[in-house]
Amino acid sequence: MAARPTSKTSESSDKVSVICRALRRAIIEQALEPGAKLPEDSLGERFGVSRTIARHALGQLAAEGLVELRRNRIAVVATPSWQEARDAFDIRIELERLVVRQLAGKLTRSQISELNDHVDAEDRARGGTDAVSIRLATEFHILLAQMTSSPILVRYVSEVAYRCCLTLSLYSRPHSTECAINEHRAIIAALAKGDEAKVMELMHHHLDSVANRALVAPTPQRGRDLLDILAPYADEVASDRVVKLPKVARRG
Amino acid sequence: MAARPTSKTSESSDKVSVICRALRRAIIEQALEPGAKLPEDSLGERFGVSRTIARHALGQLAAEGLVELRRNRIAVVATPSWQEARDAFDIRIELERLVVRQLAGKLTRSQISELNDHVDAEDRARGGTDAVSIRLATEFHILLAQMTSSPILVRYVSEVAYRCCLTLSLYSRPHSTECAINEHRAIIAALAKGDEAKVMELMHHHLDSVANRALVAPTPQRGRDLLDILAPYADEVASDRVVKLPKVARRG
DNA sequence: GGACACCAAACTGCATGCAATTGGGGCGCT
DNA sequence: AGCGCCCCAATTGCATGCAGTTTGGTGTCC
Repeated sequence: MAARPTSKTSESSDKVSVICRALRRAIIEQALEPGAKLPEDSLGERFGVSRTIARHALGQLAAEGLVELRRNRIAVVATPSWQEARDAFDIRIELERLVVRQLAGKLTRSQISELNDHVDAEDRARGGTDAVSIRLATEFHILLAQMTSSPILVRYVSEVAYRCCLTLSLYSRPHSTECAINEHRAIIAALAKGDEAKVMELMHHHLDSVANRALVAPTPQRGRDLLDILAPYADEVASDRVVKLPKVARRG
Repeated sequence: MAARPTSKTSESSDKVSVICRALRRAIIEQALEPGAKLPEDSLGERFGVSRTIARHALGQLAAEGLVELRRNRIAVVATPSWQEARDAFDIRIELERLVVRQLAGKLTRSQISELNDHVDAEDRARGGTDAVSIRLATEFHILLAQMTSSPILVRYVSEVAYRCCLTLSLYSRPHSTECAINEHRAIIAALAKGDEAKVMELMHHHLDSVANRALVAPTPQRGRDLLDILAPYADEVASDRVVKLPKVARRG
């Protein structure tokens, strides 16, 4: 069980996949903030590939929900609404409960120490930037998913975790990672002990509290982009051409 | 709540999306069986687009797990292993429990009749081919997901449901759809009544029984492709070039 | 000064073309 | 016949080129 053959779907060494990985990482480390523009040319130039490839990569990331693709317009890093963020966390909770349910009592000794090592790394990174802490915390969950050896589960947990990462950069306040780390340790302990119900409850509580700390309130104000907020209203005048908004001072 | 603005991620009318939809449907209706080859040229020619577009579409479907992309080789319709199929169903159960939990007691009268209409259509289709019955049954679940108005949930439920469809064509026996339809009706009733726990249990049982009827046994023999079975063994000699398999009589 | 029309630059949508890789059939050898 | 080898058609990987759309800036008129 420890080693099924590596997934056929696993990202090979295509140029496309390389770019996807790079962009994904840039996004979750908030080097690219939500709303950041991603012109095909620039990406191509930056990564030394043609626009075709950059375009393809953007397509993949759009399928994962990390970037938003509008016809004839520049692609941008996705800007999930507050509700979408909440939905993502709800899904994530169910998926990760499934992960730990499958894993409880089934981890090898080496897997457990791998997990502990990872949390140690999280601990050491506490002095660094928030971005790195967030990435490591996310990778802990992905590491867990990988231990199920279920490619599908890995893919979904990864995707939804990345999306949650994205929302963190939108709606979260400075955010202390300490308790999260302790919760990670508790989860490992419960997994090792094999207490299925307990670990599911721990994971549920862990993610729920992260979500609640992050998604402080349905503050439409912090939704970063005025136009998004206005979109639903614009819908009601859909029949005619929407009035052009006056130029607005953009923060940032 | 009934009508959030339609998702920004929703598939527009790109040529790529058109092809994706067409292929997806062909796959779940088993017009394209698992393992079927999907050369870029042929697709392009068939749909009147260039290879670039066909390629891009294949990329999207690969991201959804419906097709398998091997470097420098012809893409094929995915052939999930028995274990992957089981994993897909497990995930699906959790996701759809979430769906009905969110929906219980929150459906409008018109939504309920929409659901009933759909099941009526399933009923009428009972005389037709299995493929259509399966598609309709799947679409019932997707319809439910759509009523949550959560784009993310819709996407994941759709994807995983399609994947389950795919496995049905691999591992399922003739398969009577009757009880499934009754279960659909029961779910609608419980949703309307607003009995959250009951409807979650119904959905769980429904999907579980579908899975159990479909995934009859971990029969590696029926895994359709001898080469897949041998793949893990080949992994162990990864350092050197894998021995070429002698030509083997291919069924079908 | 502000609104509108227009135009050029930027960018995407897509097709085509070329190099590289694969797999399968034919050929010779044993 | 059986086995291995080589070569070519089939196919993918990728870049480039062209046409159509959007953007943002400028000039003009009120």
